[in-house]
Amino acid sequence: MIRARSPAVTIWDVARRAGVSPATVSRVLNPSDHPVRESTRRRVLRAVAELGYTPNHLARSLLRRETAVVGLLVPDVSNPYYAAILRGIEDVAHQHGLAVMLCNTDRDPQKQRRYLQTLLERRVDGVLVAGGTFTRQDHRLMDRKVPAVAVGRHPARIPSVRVDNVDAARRACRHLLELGHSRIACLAGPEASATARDRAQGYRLALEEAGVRPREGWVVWSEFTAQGGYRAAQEALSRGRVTALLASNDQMALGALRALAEAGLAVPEQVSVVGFDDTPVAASTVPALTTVAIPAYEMGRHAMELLLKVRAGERAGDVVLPTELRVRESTGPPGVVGWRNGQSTGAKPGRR
Amino acid sequence: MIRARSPAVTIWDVARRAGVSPATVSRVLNPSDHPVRESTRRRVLRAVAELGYTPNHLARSLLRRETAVVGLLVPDVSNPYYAAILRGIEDVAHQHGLAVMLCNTDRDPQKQRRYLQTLLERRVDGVLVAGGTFTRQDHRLMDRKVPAVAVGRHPARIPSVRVDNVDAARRACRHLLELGHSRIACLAGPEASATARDRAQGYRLALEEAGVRPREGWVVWSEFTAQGGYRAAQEALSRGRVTALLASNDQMALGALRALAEAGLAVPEQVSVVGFDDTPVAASTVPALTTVAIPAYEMGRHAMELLLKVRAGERAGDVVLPTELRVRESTGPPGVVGWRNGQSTGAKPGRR
DNA sequence: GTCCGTGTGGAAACCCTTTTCCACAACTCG
DNA sequence: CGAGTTGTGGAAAAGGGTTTCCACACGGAC
Repeated sequence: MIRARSPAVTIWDVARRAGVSPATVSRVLNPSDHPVRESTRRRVLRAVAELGYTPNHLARSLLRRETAVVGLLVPDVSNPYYAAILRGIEDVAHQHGLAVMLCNTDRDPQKQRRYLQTLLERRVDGVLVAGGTFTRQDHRLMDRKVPAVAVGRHPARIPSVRVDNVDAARRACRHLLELGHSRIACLAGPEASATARDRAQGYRLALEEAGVRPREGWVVWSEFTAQGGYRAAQEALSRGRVTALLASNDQMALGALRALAEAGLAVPEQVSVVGFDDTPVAASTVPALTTVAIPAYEMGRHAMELLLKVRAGERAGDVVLPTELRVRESTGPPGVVGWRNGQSTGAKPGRR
Repeated sequence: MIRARSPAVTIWDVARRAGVSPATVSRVLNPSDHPVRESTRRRVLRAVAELGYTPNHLARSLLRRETAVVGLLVPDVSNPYYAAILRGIEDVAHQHGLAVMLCNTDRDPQKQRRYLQTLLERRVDGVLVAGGTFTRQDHRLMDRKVPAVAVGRHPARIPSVRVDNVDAARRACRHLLELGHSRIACLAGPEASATARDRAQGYRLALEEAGVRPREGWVVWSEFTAQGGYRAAQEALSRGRVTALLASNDQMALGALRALAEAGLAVPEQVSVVGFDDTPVAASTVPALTTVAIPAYEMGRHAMELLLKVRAGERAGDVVLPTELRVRESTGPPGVVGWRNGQSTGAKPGRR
């Protein structure tokens, strides 16, 4: 026997006060096809209000075997890309009365497994995985135990919402080629990241299609951060003359912009820069960044909707969302040299 | 009676397989002072492994009357400031075995109340409120029902973790004054935001202390976004000559930078700009932004720690964290004209 | 031989709801 | 007038654990 720690008011208290049974209270409080007399209903409702009764969702979950909670695994919410995905997920979840539990994995497989374990113990109705990788252990843990959906990745056996990164990068690179560039470097993310690899692959494809033989060392692997972009740009610049930089990420592009400024190279007059993701900052830099928009928020929404379908037992196929190249001010034709330091005029190419 | 939907394995299954009672299984699985024979313990553990048993946290929560979940109300996670707070909260929560439930209120009082209601129904162990305002209703809802901590705000009767925005803005403004500026405009956030008002107040105080009479129209209220900063800067510029802009926000500062570039004004040679928050982007813009660092991540950590204390019944006072002015490249003495377009040299003032 | 402490395990109550089944009254219908 | 319906409400069984008592077997002390 356990003594009450706090005088929590339960459905019994309401029942007693209204002079009915808990069953009736329950029937009044949630949709039920069992009829309840109008006068009784009112008595119950009054008792609820007077007592300030708050139903205990835990007990309901235990009985119904569903918690109306979904877990989300992300490497790091402070990354704006994942924050946008999270926002999309939460919006849809909230519409359907579901709550979202957040887990930051830091791409640490062990941390991820522990989180997965807790989510399972808490009997979440589904798991969303954005970024990071799935170990065999993780798969075993979840198999048949909880519906899952991947966002931005496509692991085996798990439905996913993603984007065609190869194609997106190819189109971005093609944009540079069409402007007349041929000496294009790729500031790629970490080689361990599938996203970074895909984007680098798209870059290579575009070059190949245009009959440009990619020079050794034009692909520089680095971090997905401004620092990483800064270092990668310096590295690329040191390896011979280039007229355009294709970054894997807006943050990297930002770092590249900085490296170019320090090297005294004008953007886009001497060097063009393309980013990736179209984070809010991209539109506000000087010059404004040409970038490939990845619909992170929409990906989040679709992922949650997909999860709902999977949970409902419907057949649900993968979703591939379109990307869009947003041409702004950081790209233009190569070799318009002589304009030192980008004194901007209306005649600036590549501008709207 | 309810039929099982899925063949969930329970503590009874484990008990049967190990030839013991559920009580013993429970004692093996969680810390208990009740002794269990070593051989029995091993039998139980083996049964657990063979059956792939996952304890049901819901049942435990129901009994123990604590869920090990905390709820977080934020206006919008995709705002990097709140994302950083969230990250801090989640890190500490995870260390203590707590999960975090996220709620985006969009500063909508009704949405906020509904979220609060669900959190209460789910019997969260605590609620963290970052940003947004607390209505009387909200207070009544939570009073004595769940421990709460506010982050970045200080509502009545709720312990909080925050920063002295008045002082921070005052110091930032003083920096400009010391550089020799006197024609300083304040690009403030929305007047409805207490944070924006505090920062504007600090600006006024600094001016007053320096004996500068603030000109009518030097405080421009706008949105906390790049767009808002852009418009506010244009507005300020149109109202007569100014040599420095104090923005309420890095995003606003970014917008201001853009407006200045379009007006052909060099930063910092002709106009200095100061931001607020020190979001990651601030260090990567060209020129790099002088800004007041707000320790959002640390605020999150402290808030969660404070909540743990409150929950444990300890006396816990408010926490006020220090801010720090980070001087970078966007500020310098006024009127050093002739240096067009910031060809950077080591002699540039205000640089490290 | 009785008494008592110790080590080990089980029985059962309890957490708070939801959801069958029943029960019973009041009608309707043949 | 007996037999079905309908409308309305209660009793009780889960759901899956944790914890408080008990119970029982030993071993040692007296």
